[in-house]
Amino acid sequence: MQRKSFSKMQCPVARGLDRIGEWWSILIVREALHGLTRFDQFEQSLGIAPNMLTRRLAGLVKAGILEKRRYSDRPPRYEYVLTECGRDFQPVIIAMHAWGNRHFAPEGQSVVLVNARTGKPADPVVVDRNSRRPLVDSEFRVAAGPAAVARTRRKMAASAWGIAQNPPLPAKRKSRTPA
Amino acid sequence: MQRKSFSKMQCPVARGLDRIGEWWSILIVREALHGLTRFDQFEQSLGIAPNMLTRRLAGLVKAGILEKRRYSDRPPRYEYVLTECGRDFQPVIIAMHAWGNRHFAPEGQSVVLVNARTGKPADPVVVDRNSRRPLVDSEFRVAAGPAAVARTRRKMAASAWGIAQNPPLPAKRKSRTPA
DNA sequence: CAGTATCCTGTCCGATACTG
DNA sequence: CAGTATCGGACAGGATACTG
Repeated sequence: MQRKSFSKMQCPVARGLDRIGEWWSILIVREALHGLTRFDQFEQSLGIAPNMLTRRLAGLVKAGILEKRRYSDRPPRYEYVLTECGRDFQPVIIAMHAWGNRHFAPEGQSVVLVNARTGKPADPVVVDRNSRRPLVDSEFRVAAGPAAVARTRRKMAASAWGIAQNPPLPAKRKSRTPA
Repeated sequence: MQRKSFSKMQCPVARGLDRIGEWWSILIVREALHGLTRFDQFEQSLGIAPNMLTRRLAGLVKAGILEKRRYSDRPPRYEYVLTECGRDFQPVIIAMHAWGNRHFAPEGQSVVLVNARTGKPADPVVVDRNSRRPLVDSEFRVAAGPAAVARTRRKMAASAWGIAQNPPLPAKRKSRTPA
């Protein structure tokens, strides 16, 4: 029972972590977003051990983030391409990239995002699609979504949902013995 | 030598993962962004074992993401508050949140971001701060930053830097000749 | 209440060797 | 070339007991 399945949680962040929580998985997806598709491409660019790569790749396929596709028959060959779900992970990568660049680049930013045409560096921010206003905590908060309100009766750790209580934060009874 | 230190890599994503790569760490930061500061708040809202919490908390402090602050002397009491670096992690959380909501919410979105005043749900996107244009791969690409160009002579796996080769995308060769 | 100390299990990950 | 098989170490994570 090593890892409590985060998927049990209602929090979408936890659910996501259940799919790509491992270090390599994220880096593999990053490479895939760069266009890599084949085993040895990942192996070489990441310097990952082949068995680990096999495992992570299989995990990502099972999680629905990558799709394994046979692209050659005579010698059976497969390629790994991102699903829509995998491609949708890009904003997370970009956000992580920006964060890393800002705080963990002692010698300066070694890698930056640039506009493909102008070549001008980009500065990634997360905004609301409609208002285009930055999503900062002062202006936005998390709330129960449609699916949650439909079953508010259920007793759960609200914070684990990603739901911030507006008031202080109630003491959450949580029996340590589920069953 | 269990985990190859990702910090060795020049890739900012890898460096970031070196700091908050563990599952719990991310969830702890998420809770901290919600305003939690004390040990038992984290413990209860996450349902995490106390020793794990101690370890992750210590790790986050060492990574410079949380700061441990004594807020009471008579009974020595500490609180854990986000550093600037930790607060800057919020966009990543938001992006992950959106991703999880989009793809792993079978029964509908249980948690959504809303505008604090209007209550209207927000739809997070990553854009360039200046142009406000969405950062999609068709329009943007990664490139060597200032720190990288200064030592281009060094031989490294380019992709591990997060540097995409300018041409179409190196892996995109659709050559039907596997080997 | 706010943690620390111990012990244990699972598994992430690396290294290496092997196969069609 | 594109992986699979096997081995072993380190540590995340869980359960429990204990302390000021």
